[in-house]
Amino acid sequence: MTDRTQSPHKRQGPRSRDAILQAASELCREQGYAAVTMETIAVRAKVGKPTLYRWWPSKGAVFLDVLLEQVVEPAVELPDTGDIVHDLRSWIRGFADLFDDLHARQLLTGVLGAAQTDAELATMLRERIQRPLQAGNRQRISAAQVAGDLPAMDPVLLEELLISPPWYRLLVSGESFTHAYADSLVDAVLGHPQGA
Amino acid sequence: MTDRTQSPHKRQGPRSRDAILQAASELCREQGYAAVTMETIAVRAKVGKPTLYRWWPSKGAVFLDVLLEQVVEPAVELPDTGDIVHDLRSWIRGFADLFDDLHARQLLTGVLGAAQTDAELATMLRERIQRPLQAGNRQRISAAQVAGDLPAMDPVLLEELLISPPWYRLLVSGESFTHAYADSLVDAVLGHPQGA
Amino acid sequence: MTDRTQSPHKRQGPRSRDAILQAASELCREQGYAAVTMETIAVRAKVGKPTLYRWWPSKGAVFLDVLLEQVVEPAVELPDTGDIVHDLRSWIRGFADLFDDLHARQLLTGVLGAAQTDAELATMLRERIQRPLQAGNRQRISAAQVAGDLPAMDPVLLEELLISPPWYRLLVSGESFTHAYADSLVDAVLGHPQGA
Amino acid sequence: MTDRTQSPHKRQGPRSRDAILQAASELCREQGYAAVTMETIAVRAKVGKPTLYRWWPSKGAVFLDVLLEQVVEPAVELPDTGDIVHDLRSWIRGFADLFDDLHARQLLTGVLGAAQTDAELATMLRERIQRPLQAGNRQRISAAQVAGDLPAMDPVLLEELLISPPWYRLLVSGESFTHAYADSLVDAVLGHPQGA
DNA sequence: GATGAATGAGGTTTCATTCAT
DNA sequence: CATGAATGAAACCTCATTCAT
Repeated sequence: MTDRTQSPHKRQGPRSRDAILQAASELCREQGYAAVTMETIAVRAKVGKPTLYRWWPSKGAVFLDVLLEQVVEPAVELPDTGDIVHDLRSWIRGFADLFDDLHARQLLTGVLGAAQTDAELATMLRERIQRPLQAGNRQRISAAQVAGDLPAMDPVLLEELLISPPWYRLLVSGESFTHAYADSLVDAVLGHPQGA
Repeated sequence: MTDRTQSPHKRQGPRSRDAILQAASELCREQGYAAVTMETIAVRAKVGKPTLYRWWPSKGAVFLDVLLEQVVEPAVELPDTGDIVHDLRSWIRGFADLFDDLHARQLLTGVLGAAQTDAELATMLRERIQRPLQAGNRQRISAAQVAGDLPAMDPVLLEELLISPPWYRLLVSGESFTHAYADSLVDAVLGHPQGA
Repeated sequence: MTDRTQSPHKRQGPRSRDAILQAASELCREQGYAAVTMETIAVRAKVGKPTLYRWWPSKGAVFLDVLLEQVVEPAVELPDTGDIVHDLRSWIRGFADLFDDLHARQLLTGVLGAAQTDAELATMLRERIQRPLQAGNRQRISAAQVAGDLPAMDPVLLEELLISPPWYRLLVSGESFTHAYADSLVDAVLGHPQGA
Repeated sequence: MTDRTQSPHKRQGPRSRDAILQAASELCREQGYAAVTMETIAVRAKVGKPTLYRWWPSKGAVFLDVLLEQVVEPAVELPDTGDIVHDLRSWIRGFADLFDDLHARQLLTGVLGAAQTDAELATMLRERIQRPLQAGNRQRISAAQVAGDLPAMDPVLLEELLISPPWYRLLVSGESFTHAYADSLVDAVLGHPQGA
């Protein structure tokens, strides 16, 4: 039996993990996602490039970690106040806030964009972000439907009707996703009167 | 009588445009979007790299043309049979067909992915695909709402509730988008009974 | 008998021959020989590039004409005052003057440099510059030797002992070729006392 | 005991230096100096172009190294047998041998030609070939003059009278430089009877 | 584990050269 | 003859990736 005395929260990682993620984040903020290279990250973090490659297979993977620590963990979970409609509204409005922040938007579009042609990154993305969030959300929605707080409908579809438009605007149409639009979306999907 | 509206000395594209788009398409089919480079396109099409760069600013721009000619023009317009509900259902089902085709999916995710970090490509994409389609669709939807054939709702929102989920699945969640799912989506959004 | 009514001095050439040579000369003066391209010459002279290529096979050939008209014809012939020693001294000193002029030096090193790897240019150079000058000079030297005004020695060697050092300094060693050095050279070769 | 004066991590050249110089030399022999490009050298040596550019600023610089290793080091030094007149004669005759070898001639005219419009190359050429040879030669000549073995004359001029004509013929007049001509040159400059 | 030194694929550009009018 | 438009060889460079220590 292997003795894994590593702290459970620190997966694995180089000594300078924080310096590296910090460097990547700063550079992205300063120059934009596309302009950041493994090279510049290594220089800024004062590590050799092989160190980067030992721990992350690609620039996208580095930024996936940045994304997780700086954006997703603090901001993307469905809140739980007891009022599911209110929670869903807050959650969708949260995307408007998120997308309104240039840095978060750069990280999101950068990593999502890279994942389109990088199967490994896509997998990491789904396992570490998508799956955990989705599971919890569907659970909450199902329960609320049983309680009669949400319309009876395939919970997968219900979640997707809410979550798709913001992503569509971010990744496809480029239109901005505002609180107002979030509200009409939630109203339309949950069947509440738009003017109420 | 030949219509030669070209002014003399005004050519408006590379001699080998078709060979280039053909080469790009073939290579994408053979090796996947990510593996194709401007270099390999040039070699396959038997042109110099400068010719590519003279006419297209990036690999993404080449594939945008491939996409337009091979995928969008033949397959992405909202049909018009007179029955708007039927048309919308066909249209959304069309995305399922489209995404089911590996080549089309590669082109779509490749170009969309690149557009996330390439503002110029994003603009081209919106002006040449998004805008023309969207304008027509909203028009059709508004007219049908006036005629009482579609629920009263912001037509922009209505269109987006239908169009977002397929793109979300393609670009974000990675789940497959089937005819069955397309149908429940259309039913849910247009308020028709799922079993009807 | 063919009627060649062309003026004997204007070989053949495009209408804009002078504008082209002028442009080439100016650009060389402004930016240095290496920086001038057929492209910039064409632009400055306001002609199409094919016009250049119709009349000159290469940039070196254009500058060969510039060289002939601007440098060689005015400045490189052995003068004839009746005093051969004086004439040879003036001639060799003339190279010092020539090499002292940056523009002339650029033209000379540029064309000579190009001729090292361009056999066609080398041939033109020899037929149009070297041969005519050399023939006259050897003639003069031989006559002077008969008259006892120059040391008895192979006239070819005598000419070469005088003419080689300036070119050696220009093309090989890079050292400057001055009037003083020209004088000691002439003194040494013609056997006159250096201090006389 | 191995002398490994290299500090660790300090490599001072490309791994494939020899392969590169070898490739350049072969290509020059096969196709002529002008036809060789950095591209073809890279392909033949099986290295990337950046490797070439990292270590040599230009094609001329690569060939300068070829020249040094294959031509100059084996063949261009003033020999030292104790008899200075004999040594100088051998030395000048050596140029005839050198220029008689097509490959050596291509390397020499190629590099010298390029140096005419490439100041950096010209500097390298002077520092790595010219200067070392010249210094030794002038030294030898001065010493021999003191010993009365050579005519009293500025040693710089004496050396140049001997060395210039071969270069003049190689680079300017294109005439061939033979042993016979080398001999008359040495005889004329050193004042020995031509028939002795 | 970490790093400095190399490496090479491929992007991008310049400019000589050629077509088509 | 002349030209605007197009072409491609090859230069040059950035940066992901890999050695060798």
